[in-house]
Amino acid sequence: MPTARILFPLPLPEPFDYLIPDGLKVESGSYVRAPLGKYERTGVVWEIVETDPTRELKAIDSVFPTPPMPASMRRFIEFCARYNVAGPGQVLGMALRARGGLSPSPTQTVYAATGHRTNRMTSAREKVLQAALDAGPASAAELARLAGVSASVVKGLAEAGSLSAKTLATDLPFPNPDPNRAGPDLTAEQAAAAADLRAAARNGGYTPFLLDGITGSGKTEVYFEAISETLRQDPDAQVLVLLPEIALTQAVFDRFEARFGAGPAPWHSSLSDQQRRRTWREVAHGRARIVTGARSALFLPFANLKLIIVDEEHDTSFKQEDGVRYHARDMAVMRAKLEEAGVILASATPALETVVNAETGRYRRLKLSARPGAARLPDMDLVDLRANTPEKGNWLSPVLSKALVDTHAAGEQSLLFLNRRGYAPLVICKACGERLKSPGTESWLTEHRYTNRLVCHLTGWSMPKPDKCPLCGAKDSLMGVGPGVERVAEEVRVLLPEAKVEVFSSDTAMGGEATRGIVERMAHGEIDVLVGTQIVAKGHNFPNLTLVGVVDADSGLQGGDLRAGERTYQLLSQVAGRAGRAERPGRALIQTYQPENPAMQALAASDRDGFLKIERDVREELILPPFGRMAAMVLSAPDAGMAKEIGLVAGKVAPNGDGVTVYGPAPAPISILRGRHRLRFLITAPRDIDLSAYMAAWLKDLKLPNAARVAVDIDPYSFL
DNA sequence: AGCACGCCGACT
DNA sequence: GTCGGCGTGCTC
Repeated sequence: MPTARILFPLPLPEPFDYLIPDGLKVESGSYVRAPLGKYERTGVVWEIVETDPTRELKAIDSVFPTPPMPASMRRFIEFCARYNVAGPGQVLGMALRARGGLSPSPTQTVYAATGHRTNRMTSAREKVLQAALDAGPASAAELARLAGVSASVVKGLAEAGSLSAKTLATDLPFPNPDPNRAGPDLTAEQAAAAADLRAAARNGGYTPFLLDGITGSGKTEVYFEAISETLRQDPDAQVLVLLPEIALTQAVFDRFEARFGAGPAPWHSSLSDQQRRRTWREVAHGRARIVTGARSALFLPFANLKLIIVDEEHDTSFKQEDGVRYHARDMAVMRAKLEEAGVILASATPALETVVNAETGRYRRLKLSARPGAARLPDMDLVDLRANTPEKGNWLSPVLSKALVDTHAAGEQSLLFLNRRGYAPLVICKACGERLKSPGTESWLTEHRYTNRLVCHLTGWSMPKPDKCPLCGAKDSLMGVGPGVERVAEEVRVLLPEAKVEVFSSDTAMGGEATRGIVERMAHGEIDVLVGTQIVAKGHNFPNLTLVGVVDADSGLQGGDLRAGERTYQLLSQVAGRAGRAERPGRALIQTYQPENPAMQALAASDRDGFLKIERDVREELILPPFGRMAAMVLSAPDAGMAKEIGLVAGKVAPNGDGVTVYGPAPAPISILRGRHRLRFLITAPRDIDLSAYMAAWLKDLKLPNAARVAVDIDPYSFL
């Protein structure tokens, strides 16, 4: 008897078996409703198998009018679950996160004037008819609001024949992109790369590329060629472009619209429920041809996915750090493989993992080494802060200060980069020495002067700045220590009193609107000096910007993180790349206390490959990723005693694995977070060991009290 | 995830 | 004597 095995988006270990009632068209991949326990739930038919007819099974209730989830997607979900040590149902949950996308679009009744005038006109009816003529077809509620009357007047006019009612879907399809529009003229180098990508799109199948192009070399235009060729090859082909969440701006949308005559279908965390279900439905039906999205867009159920692009592939925001922990770039490559689709990883500063994959031939590498037009890379100079110390209480060295003054005098713009929000990253009491911490954590409070509040950057908790020390009660004794962007801006205002100085951080740029405001004012020369956090590192183009100052290049190197040097290199070279994008030559000054550090040396020499080689050798020597495997297990408990205990228990049940080394338990670097006490194990193994299977086995043997929590992270990025 | 069943403390 | 705490186990 054919039986449907249904996977539910729940933490269940496996799919459950159900009867297929007569007359219901159920196939592998069908989205269905089926009874489970007390409730009816939505699940996906994972496969159809023959089972023993004597078994008592419940029956599927109904099937959604959505094309079945392709087998490639189901295999991808299974892979993702196994690799990242999660339940398949949990991963399926990520694919079903749009409520309403499975059902047809809701409809709305709109009314339009017919031109027929009933002889029973009243003043209320006149106003509604006028509103219908002015506003065009609109809902009854909307017409009533415009006319200042109740909706029953609209209904009455419809019955009298003066208004016609029409039922429309509220979720409209996305406009179709046109792959045959001409792109911009490409340089010889760009054209050669585009030709390779187009050839791969014509041949079809899994072909991974690394598009390795320096800042400003036109990577986007080149991968647009791959998109248009893919869409041309197959009238049903779909393309997914993954971007860091922060890069999903109106500007990006406009760029796609300009190139393809239609904007892409968007997918990111700040969509409304309506937008979300619209994109989900259109993707599942194969009607959305180009999707731009943040990492979670990788779990959309494409009907016919033919190309995935991961732009800024080195960006750490592709690593999901809670719930199911996964790396969207790595998973994207696997998804492309299972879909037999193309995949392009694009970056100016590719991750070491990606570079090694290119060197070993797993990816084809396309290089773009020139900036079109006259633009050239800025000169980079290290400023040794030991020899060039800022005045007491200041953060800008004399060299950088002079450069700021000169640049302003020349009528050009400057950008100062400091990856610290607020005014000061630490607040201490001059009287008792107390360091103010966020309640229930070990993390310091940051002073914000604009809002006059103390803020915890980890939990978001904040309070108005008190006028006396909460510990000893001394009045006016609280003092901000260390630099934040607000304080550096203050220093610039003293240095250049008549210059227009602005701060650009996630605090001053809440939401896309304010961000665009700052970016536009900077582009139009209404700002002389912009002081910003890493938000400034991303893709903005300011033609009159000629000086970039990095206030504290060393801050990213602390913390003993495996990728600290690499991340610092990527971030600083991106920031420095903001200077001199138009005809004017740019200059970058990088303040550091450790100019001899390889990351700094390579940066100054613009020697990215040299830097990567040093990093690579270190990792190879220590058998760290990508030459070895790494995982983390983070345990947490409500109190220190239980944390200690579960650490011991977990250590005891760790399986013996050939070549697997378990370090810990150690207190997690942020050992108390949101009132929970945290411990961490780090696990390393050679490449040929299945570390996922090892972690799954460990987890199975681990019995913890209810209040304790455990999370496994394969290839951890954040060491917090 | 949700829910039921089940076994021990303070209450009308 | 009951109401309710959350530990354990089940859902095809």
